[in-house]
Amino acid sequence: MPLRRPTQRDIAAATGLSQTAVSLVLRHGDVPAVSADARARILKAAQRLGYVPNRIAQNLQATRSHTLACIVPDITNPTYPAMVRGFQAVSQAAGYDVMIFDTDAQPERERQALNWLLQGHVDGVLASFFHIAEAELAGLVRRGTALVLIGRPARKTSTQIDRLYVDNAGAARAMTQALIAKKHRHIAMISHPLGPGAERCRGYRSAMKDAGLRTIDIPADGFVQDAGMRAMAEFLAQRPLCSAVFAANDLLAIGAMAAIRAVGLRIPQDIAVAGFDDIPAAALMYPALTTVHRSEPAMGRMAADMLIAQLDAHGAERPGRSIELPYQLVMRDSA
Amino acid sequence: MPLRRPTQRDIAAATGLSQTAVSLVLRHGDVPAVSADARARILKAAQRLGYVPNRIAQNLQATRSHTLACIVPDITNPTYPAMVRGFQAVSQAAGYDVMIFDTDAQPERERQALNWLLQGHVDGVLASFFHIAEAELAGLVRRGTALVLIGRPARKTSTQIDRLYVDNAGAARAMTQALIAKKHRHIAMISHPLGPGAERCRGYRSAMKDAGLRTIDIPADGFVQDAGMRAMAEFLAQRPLCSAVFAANDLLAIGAMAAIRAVGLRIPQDIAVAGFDDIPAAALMYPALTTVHRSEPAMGRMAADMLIAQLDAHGAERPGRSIELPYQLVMRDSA
DNA sequence: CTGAAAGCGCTTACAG
DNA sequence: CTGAAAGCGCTTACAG
Repeated sequence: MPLRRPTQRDIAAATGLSQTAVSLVLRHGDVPAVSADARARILKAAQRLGYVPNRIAQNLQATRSHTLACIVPDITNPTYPAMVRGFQAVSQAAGYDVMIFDTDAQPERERQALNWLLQGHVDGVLASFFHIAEAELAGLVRRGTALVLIGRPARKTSTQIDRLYVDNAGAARAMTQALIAKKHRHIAMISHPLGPGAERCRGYRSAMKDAGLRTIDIPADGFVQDAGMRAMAEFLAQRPLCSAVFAANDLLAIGAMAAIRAVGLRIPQDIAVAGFDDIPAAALMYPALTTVHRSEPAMGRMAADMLIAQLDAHGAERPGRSIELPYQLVMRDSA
Repeated sequence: MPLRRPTQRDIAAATGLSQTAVSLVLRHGDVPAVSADARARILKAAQRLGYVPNRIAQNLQATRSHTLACIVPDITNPTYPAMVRGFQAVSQAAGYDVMIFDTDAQPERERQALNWLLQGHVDGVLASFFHIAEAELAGLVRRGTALVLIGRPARKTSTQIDRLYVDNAGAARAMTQALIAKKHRHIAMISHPLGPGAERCRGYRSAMKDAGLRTIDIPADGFVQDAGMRAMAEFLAQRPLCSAVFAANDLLAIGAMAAIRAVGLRIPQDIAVAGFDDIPAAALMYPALTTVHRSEPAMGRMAADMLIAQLDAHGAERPGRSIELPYQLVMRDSA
């Protein structure tokens, strides 16, 4: 046992034919340039040696990696695996492998991801960056890497990058208005400034302002459950006037629910809670979490379609499409 | 804008030096074989052209991909992202990229994953297969791919594959005994025959048998929430005698809880529920789910360590280690 | 100090 | 029908 992959040269040596003939047969099967006899011998030897083409070599030759990447801030946030699933389904059906890169929403890890992309590992990438600015992506685009960005609509129409987003501000505004309609007057927002946090806060503020209500900001230091729990606990310790809390995502909301319960308050009677994302756990909480639903799998599928379209166009056209995806308010028992 | 990556040849052309010199400087920096002046010109040109080495070419040359893979049955089951995180942390710190492959627990998708591995994309792989038999992995091992399997202890000590597992049967047995200790006599088990399901059922059966109790099997057609809900609903429709349900994983348990509530029964007063995995949602359910905890991130980290050790040993030693990881029963309110 | 050469494993023109 | 040749972008001996 050679502990080495058999190559076309090995097959050529075994059959006494040229490596060219081996490549031709293995790649194109019944090719007129090789006799039926030679072909049979090649296929038999390939079978016997357990030959599988080295994809890395094929990729180098093709100057394409046949791989797409998905860059996400936190794969343990259930909203992302759902998206990844949809992305993989479409990508793999189209013959692309998928790599997932988790940045932990850290600036240096996002830089690392960007550098990794520049190294040519992938033909295209679906990215959700929290720190990397658009200008930094110019180099990537310039060398022909297909790119779809998640989560922020284009600032200027001039940019050449495809985008996929939900109206975070609009959705947050709608949810805030729904809370106001339920007679809440003291509505706080737990959020984190990064990623979609800013836009969601903006929507909340705009709804509060329109209703003549005062905003109450509860800053969290991340988008995870623990951050929500800590932020809410600290807030509650000040014995504030607050009948509802809107969290910038479901994990924060779930953490906040734990903090509320920990001080003996009831949800929604004492404090109502709403989240954002509609992760699977949201419907299963007690009380079930009111939240904003998006179709993450559809987002992933659409992103893959856009990347493949870009690659099929061979960089010929690069329209910089910005596609807005729908959302729905899901009013459950927590608010 | 060339829509093509700059290569070492481009830098050589720009500086009038040889491609060899460019490679030497870019790879080794201050190398005696190149003059300080030449080196400066090369670095400047590389900077100006935005040169980043093509990792695919480097990998072909090195006959190593510097990539590890994680093959999981369902990335949307929160138990796997937790493991992936630990795996990535160690892998990336050691200079390996990580690819994630989701098989959806389908036989054909697992075959696809195996074939993909054979194509040489990765140096090592952490795999959780439900269908692929060990014998089918021989080819992979023979060509030097490092391998760590999750979830099944070695049948024979002779196999040459590293393994990482928890004592599924023992844990299920312990949980069943805990339910029996709580005076439950009619304990059903919801499970699925694949993956860890069989072992967990075995533990359940052994505990029931020892206690002189009759087993009650509720077959599910997968390890997801919906499957748990359907299976439990169907079971409840028969108005069975049953005071506790043990589910082979948390997603099944959560689905079962929904089905129990749907027919107006209370948890745990009418039917107690226990799960397996301790996904983050388990602690947040109402009532909080009693379950079996494992440290998934530690499992991922350890797997990465084992793969890297195998690769560092250059296939010299391949001990076929089987490492058992600890588990803990987490008794919460649902049982 | 410098560059021509061979090679990683493949593909695809190009001569015979 | 068949094989020698060039090339994908790199690295590393090997001559000068």
